[in-house]
Amino acid sequence: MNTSQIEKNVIALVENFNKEEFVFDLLKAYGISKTSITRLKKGDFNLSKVEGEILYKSKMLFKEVESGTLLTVIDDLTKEPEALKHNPRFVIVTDYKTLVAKDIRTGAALDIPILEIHKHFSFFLPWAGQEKYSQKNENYADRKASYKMAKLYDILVTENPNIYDDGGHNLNIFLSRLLFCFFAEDTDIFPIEGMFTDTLAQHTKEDGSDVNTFLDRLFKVLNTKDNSKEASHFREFPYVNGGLFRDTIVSPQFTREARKIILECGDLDWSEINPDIFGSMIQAVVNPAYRSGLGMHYTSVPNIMKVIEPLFLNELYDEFEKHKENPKKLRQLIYRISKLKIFDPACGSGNFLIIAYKELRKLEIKIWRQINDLEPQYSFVFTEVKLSQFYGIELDDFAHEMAILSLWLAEHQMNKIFVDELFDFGRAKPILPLKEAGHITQGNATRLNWEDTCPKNDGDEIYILGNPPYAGQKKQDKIQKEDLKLLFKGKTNYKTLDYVSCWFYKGSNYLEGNIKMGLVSTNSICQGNQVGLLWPSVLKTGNVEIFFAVPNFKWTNNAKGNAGVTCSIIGLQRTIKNFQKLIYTDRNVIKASNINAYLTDGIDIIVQKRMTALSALPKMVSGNMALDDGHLMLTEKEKNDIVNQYPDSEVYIRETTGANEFIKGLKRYCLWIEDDELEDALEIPFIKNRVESCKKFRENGGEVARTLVDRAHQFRYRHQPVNSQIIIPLTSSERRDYIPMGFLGEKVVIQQSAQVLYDPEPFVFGVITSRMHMVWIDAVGGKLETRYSYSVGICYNTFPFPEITQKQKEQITLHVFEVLEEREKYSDKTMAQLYDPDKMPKGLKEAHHQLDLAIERCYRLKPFESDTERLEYLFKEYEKMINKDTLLEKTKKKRKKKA
DNA sequence: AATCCGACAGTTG
DNA sequence: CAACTGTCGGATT
Repeated sequence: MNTSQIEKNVIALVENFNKEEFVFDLLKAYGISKTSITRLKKGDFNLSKVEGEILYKSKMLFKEVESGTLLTVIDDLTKEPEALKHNPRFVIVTDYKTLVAKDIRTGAALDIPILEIHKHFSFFLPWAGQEKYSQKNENYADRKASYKMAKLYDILVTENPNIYDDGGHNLNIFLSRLLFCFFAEDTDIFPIEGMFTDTLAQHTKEDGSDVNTFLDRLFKVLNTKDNSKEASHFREFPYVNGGLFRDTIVSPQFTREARKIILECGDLDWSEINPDIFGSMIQAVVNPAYRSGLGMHYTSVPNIMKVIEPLFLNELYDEFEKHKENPKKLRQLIYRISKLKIFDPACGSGNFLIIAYKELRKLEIKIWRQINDLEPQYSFVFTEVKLSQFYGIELDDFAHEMAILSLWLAEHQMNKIFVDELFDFGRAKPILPLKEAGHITQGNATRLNWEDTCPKNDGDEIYILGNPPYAGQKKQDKIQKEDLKLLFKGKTNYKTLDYVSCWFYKGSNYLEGNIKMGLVSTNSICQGNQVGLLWPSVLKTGNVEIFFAVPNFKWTNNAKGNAGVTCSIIGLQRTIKNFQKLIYTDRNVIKASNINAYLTDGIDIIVQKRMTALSALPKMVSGNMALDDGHLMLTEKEKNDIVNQYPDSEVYIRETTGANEFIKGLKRYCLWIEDDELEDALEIPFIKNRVESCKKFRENGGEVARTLVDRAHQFRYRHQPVNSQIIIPLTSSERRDYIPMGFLGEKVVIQQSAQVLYDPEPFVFGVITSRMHMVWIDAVGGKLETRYSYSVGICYNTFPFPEITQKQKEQITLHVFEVLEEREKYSDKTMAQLYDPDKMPKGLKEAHHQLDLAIERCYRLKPFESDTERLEYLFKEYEKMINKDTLLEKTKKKRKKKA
């Protein structure tokens, strides 16, 4: 049952409030089945022996009380050991005016008028299997354990200088085994609680010198079926298997301090460890260098659900709802689930696999409970979901060990829940010896054959998911560049692709009818330049389609600085005719007939970057790039000071404007020296210093910078207009209806953070400031996260604009001047203020509107009614013009050949 | 010779 | 510290 349905149910409960039925209606609202509620009413499900109390295993303890006693009663009830044995998630008391409730697991409390319960319905969502994840409080155990382990790790590394000689593999396995032992002794995997830590404490010397031999011995014991000949303190340890203790490793040397820390680790309560995120925490603490590399990041559970739900979970739940009354179909659904394969080709420490595993087991529990309601089970039932259905590839060896381990922990925890929830017929087989493990391969997923890890047999239902690493072209290391080359060899311009593209391309080749993929990515592969480079290879001229998308959401991590990234989730499948595609936004779900590579509902179109303008428009170029580390730049104060001190310097100083200065109305200046002026200019000490600093910076800079050492008094590129110029900011806020652009005098040096039209006809300003152009930029342009990121090649050169008459140009020019005049009326205001969508002056808005209409009349006489309509029209025009253009190119080439 | 990008980066309130 | 919004150098074409 989904959240909105539950909310509706609770609202209905309030509207038809019935005192006698209240608590049963409430449970029903969260999807507890009718039969369970009947049995609860009859009494055989009610575990309480106290009159007037209802105790429903793992769900709740409910009591009706007299007014004024609510808080004291709930205090007593939450401490009632008899009741707590049955793990009620909530304790609820009410006098049917006020309702007080407590969440036993999180400690959260609720105290509300009972008729307002619908406003707080989310409080009881754990009944429907929906946990609220508040990272700060709930990860306490994980964080504590992680920090302790980091301490142990640090000391072991210091005391064992040769520990990395094998690349660290030995150490990784060692740590993984220790974690298993800590967890096993605190849960009932090991027969005696605390036996690992206790035995270690009793049978090793305090100076730590024999801890390693003790552990070597113990690991051997854990890998041996028959331990009857072992020393008595080892004999109680069980046979673990599962490959965890199979290979012989050499435990590192311990010191007194290291022994102390390992014992402290053991004393922590490891039973509360949450395998969802524990792996990545341990990983990050153990190796901080990896925090932002190689696809290993803190990933939060809600974000993982954003992938899992649309990819397969929603569909499985739909099936469940559809066949709720048909036990045979429900058994078939369990069979289907037992055959699924889940494959994360960049699995890190296994977060996605673990969440997917847990979700499938939760669903299985719900199905079994429903089957039992329809046909009571008289024999015991075991889970059908196996760890061997889970596949992963991970480059980092430690992460890959953690993934395997975390899956075992998740299995153990879910077994417990399975037995708890299905207490009258659900059973779990003993976890030891470990039988199944996830198929996690250590290696480079961009180079490995995925079928070697996750073989696909005929008809296999496989879901590929995950969050592969992102790296823009400048962040890629040598190996990653080589990875891209190996995959995209023969394709053009692949070097500018983000590293994450490898997974999309490789995954698209792996897809079959029953194989689907949902990956998280940086949103930039669906914007601007990269769209044209990647998506034709992935979509394979219509054989593959995007069947769901979650565009543009922030994925923050807990690393220092809290640097985030804007992501999109993209679901791919082999094209299925008339498939209902879904776009998930913050607010709603859009039913789309098609999702294009820009992740919008619309026709499949990919706009390729162009070097020349498609329409009859003048050449636009980048602004002047300094590449000076700021040494050729001056603030207003610096400029005034130097001009006061050296009046001669004024001729070498120009006003300079980038996007920031233009939009926010800031003043900035730069040194602008012609070669033949250099000698005189260097007479001024201030200028000499600046030029020398710039030279030094360029000498130490990259390849490009070093070519500019000999002309350190100048910008890397220098362009100047004769009479006037239009500035078009490169990056600007997406909140604005129009990117602020404007005319500047011929002396102003426009920075590289803006583009320029030098000496333009004024009507061009009208074209690029129009609504039509803004719609185009928004749809096909690059972005910085979600900001507009204007570019000549993608936004301007591709823009379809019809050929117009001189008269039309004059018309447009009049409207251009009106816009400029309106701006003049508010000359005290900055562009940022004028173009703030909430504060834009009415006159300016109207002038823009009239300009928009004039531009739109160039396309057609009938006015456009919406941006969607504008865009559709533009796409059609674009296709027409591109076809014409390519035809023209072809004939040109032919003629050349003939000649 | 000219970009187009950023598991971002700097400012504000 | 969350919300807001645009720099600057360079690998690539």
